[in-house]
Amino acid sequence: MQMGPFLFSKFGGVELIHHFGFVDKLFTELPRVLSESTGSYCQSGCYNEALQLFDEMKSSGIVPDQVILATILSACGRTKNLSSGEAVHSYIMESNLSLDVHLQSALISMYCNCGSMDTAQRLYDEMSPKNLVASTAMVSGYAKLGKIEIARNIFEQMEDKDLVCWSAMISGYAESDQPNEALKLFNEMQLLGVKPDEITMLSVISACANLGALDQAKWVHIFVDNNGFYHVLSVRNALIDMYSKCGSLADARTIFDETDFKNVITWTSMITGFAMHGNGRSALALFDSMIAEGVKPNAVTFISLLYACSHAGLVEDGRKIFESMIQDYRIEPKHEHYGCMVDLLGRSRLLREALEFIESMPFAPNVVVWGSLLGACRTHGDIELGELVAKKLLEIDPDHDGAYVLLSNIYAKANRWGDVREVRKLMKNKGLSKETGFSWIEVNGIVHEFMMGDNSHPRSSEIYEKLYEAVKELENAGYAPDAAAVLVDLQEEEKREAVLLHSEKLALSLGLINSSRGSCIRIAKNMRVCEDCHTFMKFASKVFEREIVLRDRTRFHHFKDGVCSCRDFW
DNA sequence: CTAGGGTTAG
Repeated sequence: MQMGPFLFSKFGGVELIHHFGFVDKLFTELPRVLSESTGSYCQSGCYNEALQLFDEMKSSGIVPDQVILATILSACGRTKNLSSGEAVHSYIMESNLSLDVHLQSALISMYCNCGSMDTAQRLYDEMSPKNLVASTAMVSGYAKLGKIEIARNIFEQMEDKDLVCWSAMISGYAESDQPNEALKLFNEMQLLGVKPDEITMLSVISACANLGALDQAKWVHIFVDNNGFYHVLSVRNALIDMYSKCGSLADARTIFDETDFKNVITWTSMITGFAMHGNGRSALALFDSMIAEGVKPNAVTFISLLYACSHAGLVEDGRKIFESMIQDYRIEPKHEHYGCMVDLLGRSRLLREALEFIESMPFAPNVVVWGSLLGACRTHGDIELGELVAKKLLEIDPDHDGAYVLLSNIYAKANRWGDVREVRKLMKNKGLSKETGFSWIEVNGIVHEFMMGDNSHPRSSEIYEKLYEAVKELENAGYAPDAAAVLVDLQEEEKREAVLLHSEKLALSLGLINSSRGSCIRIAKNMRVCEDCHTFMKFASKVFEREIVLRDRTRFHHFKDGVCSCRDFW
């Protein structure tokens, strides 16, 4: 019996290990075998089996050592099984085992992964000296709650930082919508001579995807090629997503086509890419190929498909897909799927049907589902239903700022300024504020950010000069500023002015200064693009002979020759 | 052989 359990697990033999306990000859070696079995269960991703084995050990009176316990705790954390984790914790306290650094770290990590940061913090405070593993777990656990500054403080205090803690910090920034910080840290790490691995690269690529800057994306892609990560499937999947989100569907497609062994994430990433760019038919066609290749879709695949239908106005296809998901693929629809369906119906003005759809749900709708319907009420200017939906939404979450903003937009569109003021007053009293909208554009590899009416750019006066000059030219071509897109109560003349100060127009102005006719300008925005800016971009694409690729909160608009790829449906 | 970082959607 020289073949260790690790080898067994490599060949999928975890079941065999299970019966070792009944072989008398091995009885003296049982603890060791069990310990190694637990480890191999964890390595093969069979966390529940590992937990089961731990129970069997306890009932057969075998005292597990620190190695087993640390492994078990890891399994609890990965399965987010807090109650089992707590059981192991009390077991440790009751037995006479000493709490070594491994066990302390494993406990802290388990509590971090289960979301119990308070307990994790208490154990971490008691730990002296702090070790690297525990600190890394804490950095990751804070960062996931959005407390990025606290995570950064712990990170700064760590000595002899290794690859894993750099990766944890980079991933923290990437997931807290601070892609620039993530990329900055990645550069710092390399200057210190720490070599990234594929897991670091996943966070870096994801940061680049969120940033939406194509030059940066190409640089990361070259880095991946030059450092031998290109064959790693998860890295390729992340690259497909990155190129889609940076506006280059063609590059995403190239990587997709060059990937011989595609998994469900590869397919879903590409489907999402088509969906984001409003190419609903291609998304559906790709799904058919995926099924033909025998790859099983998951719940995320269906979210992407429904989203694809929604943004392309494919109502009937969407309905069929929703049914097929339940009937053919036996996937239970969750809130997200219902949200997508409500969005699909709502965008196509089927507001009553969307409401009935919500009422037919087998579980209580959440804020996302109601929020989809409220967004549709805004788009189609349905005040009556909008008021009802906003009320439902605020019953679930009284501090939902989005509900107030959408409701005030609905009133503003109907010129009901008294109601707009009421809603704003309510928001103010509750201490809620509207999220700040901003746009950004990459020029020669540098990302420039703009807020509405922003004067902070060093070339600000030049940018405004160019903007006013551009407005004149566009007006000659038939553009008229749409004051209705301004959702605050101002005089008409002030509104004309206000709508010209929208951040995406400032970004476009800088783009025009730095490009020539026939080139492509790429702009990203953290919110939905307004009607006036959408029209403005259409005119600009024709008059200035630029292709304009604008990424808004959820999708892409490709403006060319005066038309947009969304066919004004967004 | 044990503890820390991870790709698709929302």
